[in-house]
Amino acid sequence: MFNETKTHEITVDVVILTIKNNSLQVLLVKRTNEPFNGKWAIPGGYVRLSENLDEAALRVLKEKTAVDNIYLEQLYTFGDPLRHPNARVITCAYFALVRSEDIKIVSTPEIGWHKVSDLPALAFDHKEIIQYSMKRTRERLEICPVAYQLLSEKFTLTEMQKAYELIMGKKLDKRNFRKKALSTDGLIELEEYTKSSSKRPARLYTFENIELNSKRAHFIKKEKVK
Amino acid sequence: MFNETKTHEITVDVVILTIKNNSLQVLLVKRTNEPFNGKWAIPGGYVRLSENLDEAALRVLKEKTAVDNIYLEQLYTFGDPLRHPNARVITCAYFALVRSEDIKIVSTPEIGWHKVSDLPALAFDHKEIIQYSMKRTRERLEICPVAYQLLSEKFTLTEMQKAYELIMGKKLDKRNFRKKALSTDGLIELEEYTKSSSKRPARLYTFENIELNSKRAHFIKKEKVK
DNA sequence: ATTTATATATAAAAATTGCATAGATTTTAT
DNA sequence: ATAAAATCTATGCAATTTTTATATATAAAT
Repeated sequence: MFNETKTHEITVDVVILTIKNNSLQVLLVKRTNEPFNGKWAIPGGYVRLSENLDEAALRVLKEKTAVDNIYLEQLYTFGDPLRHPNARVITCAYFALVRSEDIKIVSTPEIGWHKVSDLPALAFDHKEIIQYSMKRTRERLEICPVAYQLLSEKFTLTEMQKAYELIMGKKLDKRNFRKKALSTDGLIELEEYTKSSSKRPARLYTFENIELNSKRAHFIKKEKVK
Repeated sequence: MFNETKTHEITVDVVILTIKNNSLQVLLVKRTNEPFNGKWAIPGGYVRLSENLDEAALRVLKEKTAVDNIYLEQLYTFGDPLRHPNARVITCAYFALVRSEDIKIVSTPEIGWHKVSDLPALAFDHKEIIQYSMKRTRERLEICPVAYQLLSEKFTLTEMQKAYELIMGKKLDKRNFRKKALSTDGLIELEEYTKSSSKRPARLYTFENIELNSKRAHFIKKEKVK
């Protein structure tokens, strides 16, 4: 099937997740050449010889968005020989959690946010990659509060709960959620309140600044400090 | 630094872990050519164009050992440009948990088991890969009893506890361990006892046969069944 | 006054932790 | 040959912590 004189190509693809309009969304790019011309795909690109995989993923992320200090983690490497119809392309997939407010995308029709729950036809195995990124995000959420990566710098507990509910795909009890959230290491209660349009103002919270560019591969389960 | 006409090469490397002589051990191969000639390395090889990454890892595993129905999971992809001194080699690392009794290795001096706690000088970034495989094994152990992959088909609870203690790197309370172990889904109590040399015979247990060759990437946290 | 979102407490159930003694068999001593 | 000692197996309970379930008052906008 394969001529062994062909060589592997290696790419990175980045699942960029955010919360927008009360739903989980993923950034997709419309392909403008074959294969899968016209189909949507997650942003990706070839790994350069001079960069490591994290750097390649960050570069791809920055080509599409203007973000900094982002949660970016290697997800999985997909290497099925038939995943690309014309070539042997192995892709190292990453996923990023970003604040939609932080993001400036070049707003051509060829790039845009799509609800994870309502994806268009996707190129390659990108649907599988997105689904796996959701699973990994849920796993991460069970051991540490990465959801704040999706929220504004200052957020209400209700917003945080919404983020959890969107990721976990189920409703959570408000009182229990608040109790647990308030005991989270790193959560800072501000003396500020929403003064927005709505009803009773809600207290704002923030997260202490954690250096995100440390080794994500060696992701540490936070020990509870008593 | 890099001439962009060079191309990437892609390999798989497999951390093969077992319990032997009351310690966690990893299978290493002594390199017989440059670079790192004479240093120890985890088994690996180039990914063929016709195989996917899981298949490549399994092939490498089977070249070194004669095993079947093994726990094998993709670990992480390492792609630092300088990880190989002469070439640009990206490696997709896997880890396997095997029963030492199941393994027949070609017993030349160039291949053998080494205590994870006392590794020789290793080639490339293989020390980091082994350390990360240990971390992943601990994480897996927290959500499901993969340790039985390291035990004989029939084992005592004391042996199982030893395996947990070796992986977690700490002593566990015997009574609490037994209570938890006995509530583990899939554990089967046998009507057999050790008749070995030692003192009071211990009851033997086994694990129900789980199909291990299903999608390990999409590793499922076992829900407790009540 | 009504509406709407924020905010809060408690009791029950479940899970985890810490801890001590008796039983079965082999080994050793007399 | 018998008894005593040693060694490993096996087991229960109370205290603590965590999780779960549930209902009402408060603050601001309309």
